[in-house]
Amino acid sequence: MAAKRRFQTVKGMRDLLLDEARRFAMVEQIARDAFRLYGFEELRTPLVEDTDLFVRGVGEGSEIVGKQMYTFDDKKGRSLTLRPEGTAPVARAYLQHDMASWPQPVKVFYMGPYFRYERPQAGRYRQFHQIGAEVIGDPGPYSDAELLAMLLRFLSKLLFDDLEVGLNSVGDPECRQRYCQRLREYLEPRRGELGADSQRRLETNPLRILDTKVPEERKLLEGAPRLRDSLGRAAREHFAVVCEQLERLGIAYRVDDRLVRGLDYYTRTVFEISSARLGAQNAILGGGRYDGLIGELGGPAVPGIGFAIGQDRLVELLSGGLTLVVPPVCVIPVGSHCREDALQLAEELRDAEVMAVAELASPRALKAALRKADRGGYDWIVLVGEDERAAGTAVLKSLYSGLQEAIPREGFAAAVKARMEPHE
RNA sequence: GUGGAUGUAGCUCAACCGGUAGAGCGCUUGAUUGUGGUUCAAGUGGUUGGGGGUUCAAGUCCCCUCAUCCACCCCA
Repeated sequence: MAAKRRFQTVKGMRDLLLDEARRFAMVEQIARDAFRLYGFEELRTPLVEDTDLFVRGVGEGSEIVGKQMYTFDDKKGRSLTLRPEGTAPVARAYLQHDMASWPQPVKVFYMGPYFRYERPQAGRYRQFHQIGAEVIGDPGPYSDAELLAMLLRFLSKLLFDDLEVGLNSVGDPECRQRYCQRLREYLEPRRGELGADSQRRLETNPLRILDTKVPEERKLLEGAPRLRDSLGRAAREHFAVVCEQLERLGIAYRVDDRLVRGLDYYTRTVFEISSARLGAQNAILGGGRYDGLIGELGGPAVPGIGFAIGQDRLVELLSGGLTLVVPPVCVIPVGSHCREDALQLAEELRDAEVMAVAELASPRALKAALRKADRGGYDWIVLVGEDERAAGTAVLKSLYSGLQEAIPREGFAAAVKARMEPHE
């Protein structure tokens, strides 16, 4: 009955083709290089974790845990979850491998797919990709600044220089509690002016009201108490040092009082970079400090800070049309019985590090093969037919000049390489 | 989870007021012997996303469903 239906990617997930796949790989390469420059090591964690890790790590009240997790039971009835974010698994690995016994702080980066069950839209997928890094074991503000410096160095390698860092401090849990109290007192009398979502958040998570998009609510918040006025002395000093160091490093940033993050574990420093070129889902990266997370997961009170870059969105900023990259050389047999010569020659070229494609499929007229090579965008073709085989040669032809030359099979690849040089 | 838009060939899109589905691009082949680009010709292409209904007749109207896109929400 459903026999006619063709298979396709499941909702919110996609294939990465051609240019897009190359851009993903390029971004990963640049990230690895940039992060290693700072002494970060790669950490690869499983795609699946114990559901409870996220419930406790990310927070029961968060949207992610509440509605967006891909959770299932395995055959033994264990509740497992496709990882929706990267920090909790890293924290788990830190504890599991007793990294507290390593030289501190532990600095790691990671990249890969993450999963959230949400309604897809521009820049939002159910399988998306993040590149992240974490510094675990240093409470100090200097690490905060260094992490931002690394982030901006990475982004500048991708030729983004017009991006601005939004920075804020959400303080320690006590500061936040104090502030939420004040915010409630301010908003409660004006409750009617808030939308349904914000009214609900008044109970669950008043901080989240700060980053509302509703114009009337934003207006209302202009007269609200400021988060920074509720910060305790330690948090305030920490934030001041972060700002000062960023200035010394020449990093432009904007303190954004309304910047709060969605995950429950953040403390003190939080930051975000977004792009106006991206539509509604415009955050390309977010991060912050999480001094309570490791403790929450049953470990010692070890502080941490990290970020996650939305790789899909980053690549979107780099995107143009899709193109096929074609090697410079196409080896064409003249007549199907010369296919073994073509195969042989192509391998010799590759031995010499010359990218080459051999036309090994069922035989076609030479004319058609040439047309195909030309349309395909090859710079050079190599021809082998009966005559060449008999003479112990192969023909190298430039599709630019149209000139061609019979080259002895002996030392063929080196000779081809030498003739290609002037074109590069 | 809520709302809006859109589904026709591999891709981009046509098809009037309901009347038996088209173009361009692509791909394949050919235009005399083993030589490309331009050109010309031919070929390949579709259960009009799927299902139901109205009608003599549905790509077109109605209902359901699925998918995609966009926004809310949330975040990367």
